[in-house]
Amino acid sequence: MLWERAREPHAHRWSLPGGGLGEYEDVETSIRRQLAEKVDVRQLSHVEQLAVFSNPARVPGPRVVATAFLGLVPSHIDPVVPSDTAWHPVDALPATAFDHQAICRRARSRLASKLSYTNLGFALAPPEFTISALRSLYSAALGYKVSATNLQRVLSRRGLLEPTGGTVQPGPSGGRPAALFRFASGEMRITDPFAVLRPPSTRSLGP
Amino acid sequence: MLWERAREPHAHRWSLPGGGLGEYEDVETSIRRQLAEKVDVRQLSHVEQLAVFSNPARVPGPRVVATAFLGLVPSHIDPVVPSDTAWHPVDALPATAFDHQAICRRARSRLASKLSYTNLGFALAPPEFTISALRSLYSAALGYKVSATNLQRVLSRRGLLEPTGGTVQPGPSGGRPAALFRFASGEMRITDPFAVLRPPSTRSLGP
DNA sequence: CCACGTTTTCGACCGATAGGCGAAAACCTG
DNA sequence: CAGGTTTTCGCCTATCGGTCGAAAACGTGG
Repeated sequence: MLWERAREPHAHRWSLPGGGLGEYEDVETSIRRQLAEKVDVRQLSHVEQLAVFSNPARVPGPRVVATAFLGLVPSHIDPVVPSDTAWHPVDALPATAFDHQAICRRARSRLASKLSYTNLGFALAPPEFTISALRSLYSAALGYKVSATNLQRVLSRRGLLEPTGGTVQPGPSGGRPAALFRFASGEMRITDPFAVLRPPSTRSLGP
Repeated sequence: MLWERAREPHAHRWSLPGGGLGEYEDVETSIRRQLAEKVDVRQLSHVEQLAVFSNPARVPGPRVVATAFLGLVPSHIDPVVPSDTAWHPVDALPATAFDHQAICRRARSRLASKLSYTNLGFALAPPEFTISALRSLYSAALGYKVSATNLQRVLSRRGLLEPTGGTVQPGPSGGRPAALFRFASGEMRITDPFAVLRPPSTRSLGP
């Protein structure tokens, strides 16, 4: 989500939302406050620090140090945005101001990584979804096609996916009705990455 | 590596090295400069941003926003440090100033994660090492015992480990001489995390 | 100099996981 | 009802990591 700068420097270029840090807030509170001017913050499903961008020349004039964030909104949310603000596909960004394109690249890379080895998917998905819809989300975020079979199996084995019982009617071209799933309640927080070298034989205990 | 504060606030408590950001440097240049006062920066094998700590109350008095870094030094390096500075085991830190204990916890957690799913091990290891020594390094950094057999196999399969041909003589208690290894040249940079949902069948191409 | 303990190394087996494929299920349209 | 479409599911295979135990290669003490 970018907004078009009206004034110099970099007038008419697209810019990430943000602003100065208030005296009595931390950076996460600040970015949520800044974002509230553009979109309802209650719609944010995930916010995490990305990195500090501090090149002295990243903006003209006096030094500005930026703490960049990755913020996610579920796919079923289509927030109303001000007239100077619009959504853009991350693979086809317009001319951006300052180093905001680099920031977007970092965010995209972070998102792709975390989608692979955490359960962050719940932050992108609507409350209920079909496997096909989830596959589209993952493919778009990762930048390559993922197999629906595999996606369902991997997420199911991790205990993240549970069927709602409902189905959706097929489109006009036919096809089998798709089953609806949701992310398992209690799994709506970020898990640690799946360790490769695990502690010895602390096998998960049965019920 | 901590240094003992001489002055209030938090006099006599142990503190992470650091300092103010200069006008014409970015944060990484700054932390390397600050660190140079404590230890030869050429000994640093890895430096990466950790997170921004910005709680308005994290230090008394005027607001201080800190960009925390994770910095690694190979295990065979034992840098000479100033008299007010000393190394401490991360599992048994002394009383620390401000939020520096939380920063250390974050750094430890980040190190453990990255050791598992990247090739960051090269930043901790000396140029040549035995599997046992590497196992000790990984165990200490991760906080739990890892299997020497597994460690060697995992790293070998990733193509990170190559034998030097040399061996070390066994200690006074005997035992088979241990073979020496090094990290494969060209693998001394951080790889991306190993994706769980990979792009479809881009099988690694043969020679 | 030989039996024994110690440390390292290596092979074998097993379970879990992920990728790939194709058949079957369940729907639409004409 | 035939043919096309989309989803779902089961099977097979490759790889990876955990575990175990045997073998290798050393030192020491009797």
